[in-house]
Amino acid sequence: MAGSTSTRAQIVDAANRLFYEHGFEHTSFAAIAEAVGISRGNFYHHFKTKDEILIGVIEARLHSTRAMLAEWERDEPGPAERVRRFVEIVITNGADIENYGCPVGTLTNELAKLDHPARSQAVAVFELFRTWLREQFEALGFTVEADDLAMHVLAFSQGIATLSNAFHDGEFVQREVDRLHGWLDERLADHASPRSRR
Amino acid sequence: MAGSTSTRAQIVDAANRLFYEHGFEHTSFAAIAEAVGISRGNFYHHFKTKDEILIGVIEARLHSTRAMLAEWERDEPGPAERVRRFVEIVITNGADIENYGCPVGTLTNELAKLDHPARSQAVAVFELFRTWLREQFEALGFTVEADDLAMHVLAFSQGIATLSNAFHDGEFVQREVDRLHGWLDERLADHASPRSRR
DNA sequence: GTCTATAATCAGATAGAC
DNA sequence: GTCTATCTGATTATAGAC
Repeated sequence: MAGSTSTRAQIVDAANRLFYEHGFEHTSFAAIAEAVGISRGNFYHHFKTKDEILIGVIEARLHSTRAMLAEWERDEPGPAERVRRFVEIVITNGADIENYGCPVGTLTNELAKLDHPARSQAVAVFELFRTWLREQFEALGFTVEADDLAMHVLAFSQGIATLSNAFHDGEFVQREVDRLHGWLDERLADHASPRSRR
Repeated sequence: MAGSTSTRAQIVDAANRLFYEHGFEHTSFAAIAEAVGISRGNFYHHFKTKDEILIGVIEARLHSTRAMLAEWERDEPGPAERVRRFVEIVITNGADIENYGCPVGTLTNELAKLDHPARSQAVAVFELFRTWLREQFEALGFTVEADDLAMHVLAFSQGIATLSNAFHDGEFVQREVDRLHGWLDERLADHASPRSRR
């Protein structure tokens, strides 16, 4: 059982990486099998179809995302610091994002174009971030605006990721991250003594 | 010759649409041939390889983008209005973007993941927008900041497109577009009487 | 649980008739 | 310039031995 789980986990792990780097459709069973070091035949003992691997990969991403958000909550003292931690992802994962874009955004779009049934599950990873960010803004005292602010931070990050992938420009990423931090400063200041909404 | 050119144009047109809606790799010759109403064999009289069609599609996009930007320059009196016209694309093409994302961003990312030689040509479409936006900001009196502002507008739009595709939320798109217009207002006001940089 | 061998399908690409 | 017929290779998926 332990060996079986391990092989399954290795397959999901390799598929996760390959789906990210080369796309879901372009990644063949042979490539995953080679990465894990097993035969193609053995493969089907663990997953009957390619779609099943995709489901497994998305579930693994949901799991690791939840773990990461929980870690941020432990590490960072307050909600503002947690949002800033999120904003920094595009720098923390800068090299991967330059090469392959955001794993969430790019998979979601690929599945949308394939009209794939797992699309909604890929969107669920986005929803994890969205809800978590909304909760941070709520903890900062925002009520009706919290989801709007969460979506803005999410959208901003996606835009940075897409252009980082297109232009491979680390300075651009840093500038935009600084800009987003500045925007956050203003929202927090506005909320402390509100004058106008943006 | 007229018939030949027409068939070639029809192939590029159909491929352009299908590459956008279903992705480059997922689109088969059979699908393009069916869309145009010709046989697969005839296909190869016009394009020897699938990559050649991709080049043709990207060239068509470069051409139509240049035409669109030129049209905006004719239609809109000043550079500020032109930038706003760009910002509005995510609403003008709202339905397509909800379903398939931004054609430029999604193709660029797909080609990056495929490590495809035509990637740089896909990025050239981005560069067209970037340069054009930069020129508008330069016309508005910005000098060293012009490219930074252009990239910000571009990134913002990409972020909106990605989340529009993920969440299918038209109200979110409108809110973010309003926010970007607001940001532009501030930049223009700041530039007229500068106090701080953002 | 893992392997080799192989079936079934579909893709891109070619040859040659009209 | 367009067609039908076909080739070649890759991919998903299965069968069955160890």
